[in-house]
Amino acid sequence: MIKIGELSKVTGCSVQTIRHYEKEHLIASAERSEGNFRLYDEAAVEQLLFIKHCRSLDLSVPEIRQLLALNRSPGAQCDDVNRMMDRHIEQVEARIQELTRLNEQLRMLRRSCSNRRTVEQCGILRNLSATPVSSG
Amino acid sequence: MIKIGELSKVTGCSVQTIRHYEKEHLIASAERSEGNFRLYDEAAVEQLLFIKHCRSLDLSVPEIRQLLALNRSPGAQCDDVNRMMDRHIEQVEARIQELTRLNEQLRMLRRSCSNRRTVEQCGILRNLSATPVSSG
DNA sequence: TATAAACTCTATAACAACTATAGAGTCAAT
DNA sequence: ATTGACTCTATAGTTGTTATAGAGTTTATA
Ligand SMILES: [Zn+2]
Ligand SMILES: [Zn+2]
Ligand SMILES: [Zn+2]
Ligand SMILES: [Zn+2]
Repeated sequence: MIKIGELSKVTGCSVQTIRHYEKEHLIASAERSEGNFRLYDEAAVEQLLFIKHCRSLDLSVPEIRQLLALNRSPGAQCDDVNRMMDRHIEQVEARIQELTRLNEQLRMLRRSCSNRRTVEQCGILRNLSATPVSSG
Repeated sequence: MIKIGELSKVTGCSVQTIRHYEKEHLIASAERSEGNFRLYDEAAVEQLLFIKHCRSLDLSVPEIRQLLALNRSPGAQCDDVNRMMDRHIEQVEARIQELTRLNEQLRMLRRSCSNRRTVEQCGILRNLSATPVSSG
């Protein structure tokens, strides 16, 4: 049994994050020592790593909660997992497209000012004052 | 002089957002009518549209505050504007790269489950349980 | 003139996923 | 006995909004 500081080191999650996950019921309430310190076993390490892996893929806490619930019903069909992943992938791709458009506009804007101009003649500020291109 | 609801319609910013910008000192405190309603003129419309344009480019509130301050000192050099824009563009591009890597991993993960499997044999859940690929 | 609808006001909480802080308690070593 | 490292709870801050409650104002209608 390890304490929260060690769990933090082993998993790379901060101590506060671990306590936060407990409060959010992503991980079960830990056993306590006589002095009221949280105690964790190997299974807790595994579960926290699972959560960390999910978070590194930008899966949200509710999504992870759903995955954990499915993990607990091994006989169920995979359809729910797959639907969630598809939706999540869609959202990531939409965000990439959005940022890509944004990036083009920013570069265009940036080109409108050469260094050593004064603010008064600045193309960036002038363009920002003009009506934005519709982005819908 | 128009009231906040009309300013909201004209600019496309919500009423709460306008009040929020005032609290954050992005726009000046509006004049008030006898009944304590905020009153705006054409200049306020212009400034709010400027802010909206900036936000549509994901510029942060502090960044916009800096741009507005520069706008008020027309004799200054543009270097600060340019540095900020360069930094901002860098961050947007970094985020695009990050999401692109993420997307590849998500698609790989998604391929590891064909429909109609049970959760027990699910490649997605199994792979999420395994140690994540290092992404540094 | 009474009243209702539509608008506005302030203050406060929620969102997401943490991060940071304060103040107190626990434990191991000197 | 006391230091230092660790842990505990509770609370607030982050970012840019959005949503709500409860009260006041203005405009239109009966
Ligand atoms: Zn998602
Ligand atoms: Zn310039
Ligand atoms: Zn920025
Ligand atoms: Zn599956």
